[in-house]
Formats: sequence, structure tokens, C-alpha cells
Amino acid sequence: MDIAEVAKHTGVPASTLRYYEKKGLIASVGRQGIRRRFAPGVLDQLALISLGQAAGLSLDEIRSMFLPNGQPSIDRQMLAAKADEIDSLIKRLRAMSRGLRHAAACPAPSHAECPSFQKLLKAAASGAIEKRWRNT
Amino acid sequence: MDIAEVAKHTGVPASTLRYYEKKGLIASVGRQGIRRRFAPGVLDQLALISLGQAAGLSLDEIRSMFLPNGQPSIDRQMLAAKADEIDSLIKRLRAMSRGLRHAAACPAPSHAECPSFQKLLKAAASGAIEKRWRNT
DNA sequence: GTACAAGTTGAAGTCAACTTCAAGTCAAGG
DNA sequence: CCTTGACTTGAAGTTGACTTCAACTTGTAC
Repeated sequence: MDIAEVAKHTGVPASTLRYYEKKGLIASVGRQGIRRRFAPGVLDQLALISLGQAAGLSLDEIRSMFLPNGQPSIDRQMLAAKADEIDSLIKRLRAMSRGLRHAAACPAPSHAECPSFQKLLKAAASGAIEKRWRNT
Repeated sequence: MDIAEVAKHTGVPASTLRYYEKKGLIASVGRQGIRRRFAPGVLDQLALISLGQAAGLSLDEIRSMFLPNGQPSIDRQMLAAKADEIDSLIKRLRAMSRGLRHAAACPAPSHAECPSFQKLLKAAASGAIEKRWRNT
């Protein structure tokens, strides 16, 4: 596939594909003349990258988790650790979703008294510290 | 509380707190001399902000969901819509977590044949388009 | 075989979210 | 009184993730 084809299939702009290649996140399989050719597997890699980004991972982190061919890295401990991080993020997001849904439905004038909204705040607070720790 | 106290309790640097205040995400309750004083409720607001960020929301989006006092916005439709977005993100993250966990445990030389890893890729791909749409 | 749409490059620009800096203010301790 | 250290400001700098640009090359259609 050429770069435009990949862009069309994935929605990822050509400029981004070149950028990812420079960064080492994806690899082209040679050139036809001067133009890059991509193997179809690159579509999966791009999906994986977008998923990783949605999970709050940086491009560098994503690169460290998946080899340039899209295979998961051999560092099983890191993979499991990232899975744990994502699981804890999921917990917090579920609290957020519930809290938002409640706020959207609840006609109470103030949510300060509302146990459901309090639960959201509690869940938010508990994760906030953990996140700051990760960044250190 | 003064700014240092808030920073200590939350892990959010003072510079960030000033930045958030300028942006209108949090509000101080007056000054003692030249120094900001914060109500304890700001801790909840900060937790909420961090949670929103983890869910991939921009600071502007977060500001639009919560009034400067921390109360959820009155736009119930938007709140529900954000909850929907978060739910769909959660689905993709659960696939990611499962996939990573599998990759960490599975001794197969290549995950190309592995149905479990395929499922991760499928989930990743399906969400990738949706995300690109949101950004448009 | 020539026109041109679509590719190529490196460098520079943009945007969000902060951080750092220089210069100044103030409250409290010695 | 005067130093010290935590706060203040606006402006400029940083980082990650891209995008845009200018100048150039190429494959394909006519």
C-alpha cells in the first residue's frame, strides 16, 4: 500500500505516518522509486497506537511496548504493569461515567449533598495521587 | 488554605494551580494580603480535573462540564454525551488491558495467529475511526 | 514525452499544557 | 530594621505531537 492508501484506510494523515516512521513506531517495507510502501500489517499497528494513546500512553511508551513490526515487546513485566495501570484507569473512568450520568439526571440544586456525586469525587481523589506518582 | 498547602495535599504544583486559576478551572476565595486563599473544596475540583484529563478531556472541555465552584454544568445533554464517550473509551481500554495481559502471559513466538491478540487488534481498529471523527 | 497530481525532504510553525524566570511584595524571626 | 523565604506577576521557554511549508522528484495518464 502507498501512504495515501494507508491514510485513507486509517484516517491517519500522511504527515503523521511519516512522523511515526521517523519516530520508529511503524516501518515501511522499502520504496517504489522514492515512495514508501507499507505492508497491510501497518493498519493494525496504527490501531494499536491509537488505542495506546487513548489509554494515555506517550508515543515513546507505545514504542517500548510494541516492536516496530507490531509484535508486543518481550518485556512481559512491563506489559503486565501497563495492563494494571489501564485497569486502574478504567476503574476511575467508570466512576466518572457514573458520576456524569448521575449529574445529568439528578435534579438536585447542589450535588454537595448527593452521595452519588460524592462517590465520584472520592474515586477521582483516590486516583489523582497515584497519577502524580507515575509522572515523577 | 494557601497555595502551598493545596499543592502539598494534591501533588499539583503551585505554578499549575495559578495556571488553572487563570484558565478559570478553579477559583480562589480572595486574598490574604497578596496571597491566594483556597477553600477546601478546591481539592475535589482538582481531583475532578485530573480525572477528566485521564479520560482524555482538554482543560477547556473540563471547564465546560463543571462550573468554577466544582458543580457539574447545567448542560445535562453534554454531560450524558461525555459519559457515553467515556463508556466507549472504557470498552476499548478493557480490550487493551486484556490484550496486554495476554501478550505478557502467552509464550507464542508470534501473536499474529493468536485469536486473543487478534481481538485486541480488532477492538483497537474499531475505535480508531471513531476517535478520528471526534477530533474533526 | 510531457504535464501534473502525488509523493519526498528537512526545517519551521502550531497548539495545549505547563514550567521557568526575573523582578517585585510581604510577614515574621532575629 | 533588615534579612529571608514563600508568595506575587507577566512574559518567555519547554515538551509532545503533530502540521505546514518550500523546494524538489516521480509515477501515471494522456
